[in-house]
Amino acid sequence: MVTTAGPRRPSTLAPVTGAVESRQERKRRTRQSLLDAALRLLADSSLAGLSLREVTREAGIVPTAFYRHFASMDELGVALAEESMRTLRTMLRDARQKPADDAIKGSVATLVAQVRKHEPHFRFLVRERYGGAAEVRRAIAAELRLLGSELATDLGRFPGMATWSSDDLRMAADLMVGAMLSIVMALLDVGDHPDDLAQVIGVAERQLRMIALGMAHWHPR
Amino acid sequence: MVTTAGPRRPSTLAPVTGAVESRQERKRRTRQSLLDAALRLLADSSLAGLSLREVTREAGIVPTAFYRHFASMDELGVALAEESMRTLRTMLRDARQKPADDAIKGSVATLVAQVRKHEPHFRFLVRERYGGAAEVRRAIAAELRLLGSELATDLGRFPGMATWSSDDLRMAADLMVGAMLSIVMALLDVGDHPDDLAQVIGVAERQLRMIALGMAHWHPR
DNA sequence: CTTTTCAGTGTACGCACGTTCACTCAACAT
DNA sequence: ATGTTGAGTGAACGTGCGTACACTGAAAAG
Repeated sequence: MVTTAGPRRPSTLAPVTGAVESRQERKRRTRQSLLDAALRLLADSSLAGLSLREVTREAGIVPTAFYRHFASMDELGVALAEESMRTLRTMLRDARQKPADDAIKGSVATLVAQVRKHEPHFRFLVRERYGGAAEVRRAIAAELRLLGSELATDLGRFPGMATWSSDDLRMAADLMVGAMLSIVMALLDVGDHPDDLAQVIGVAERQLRMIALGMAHWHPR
Repeated sequence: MVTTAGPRRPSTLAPVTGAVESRQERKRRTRQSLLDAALRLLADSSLAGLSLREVTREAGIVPTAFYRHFASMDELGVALAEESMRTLRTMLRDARQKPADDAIKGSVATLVAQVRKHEPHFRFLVRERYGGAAEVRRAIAAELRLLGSELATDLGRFPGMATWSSDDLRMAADLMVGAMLSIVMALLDVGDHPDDLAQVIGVAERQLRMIALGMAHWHPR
């Protein structure tokens, strides 16, 4: 018994400060607690295997209140996809601004750090990218395409690649995004043993280096 | 009303020939019809969103008979994973024995043909590789690792790569497998418009070519 | 000070699910 | 011939689900 039959104040956990909350602020917080609850539960199963009731139970509200925030679980899935992609994009933006001593080693290191830090988000993205409902997949695919565009633009600024066609830039960017996602998957699968992690990192670095080598010798058309 | 209250002969569709069937042959056929039914239904949803009753309904048997073949849906999922990987491995084996005029163009062409031919199998693999239950994921991952090993061995036979470390061979093979799977995903997502398909094929060929270029200039350690 | 709004509550429903159990009856072993 | 085996049947169960509905009471609007 955690909540002692908490009477009329809505049962969502009280705000950190004891101060009163505006109505929309409270709503936003409850919505977020639904997203957080879902993300927590998604460590164990996929969105398809998650019930509305489970999520509301975990979030600490009654099932019917769910509809005040989302029309369906799929809609919650789309919201989660957007939240997760925001995480991913922020990460890439930060990585881009960093000085690049060894760009590849650095990129992999940031990737590893971010995956560890936002593991549930990445797990969700990887799980639902192809396994999820149509709308969720579409939301993720759209964001991923956007991400490819950004990277392509970036690549075009590199000295040797200024003359590349936008088509080729796009192709190379997609190849790198794909490789990055493969690495993310491997990172999520890796066990607790630190040797495994080092192994995955080493392979990732060499794979990216191989792609970079291919790019360096590419004859753009 | 399709079956007119079919009396005592078990309701699974009669064998093509009217000949009598041995008991184990009939069991094998029913088991296969369960797998086929599941694969058919999996076009619309993931394994997690599929119920035991749905599958038996589609297969034309009663729910409880399911247990004569699998202990759970997850077990059926593992069987499906094995079946699908058999398809994939057969494909790669065939591709390997073909003469290679333009190896990359040829590989992509076979890939496209096979994906079209066995679309449900590939869709299942891609969907469940990360979205599925732990056991299913493990089954797929194990088969994929095996596939990487085979490819690594193959690569080692290429003239320029004889001196590569087995580690590097493995790394390169995994990179190619990953790229191949990305291409499969793209092929499954592609719409009916033939231009889209041509676009995907073009990108795939150039991506593989870029990786090959990287391999050609690799300095093995 | 009233009235309105609306996030969250509680009950109640019908439904599909997984699983149990006792059964039938053709194929197989003896 | 006779007995055993086991794939498929059919009825029944408990459970958790999504959703409808009428509600409450604090915040917002008047």
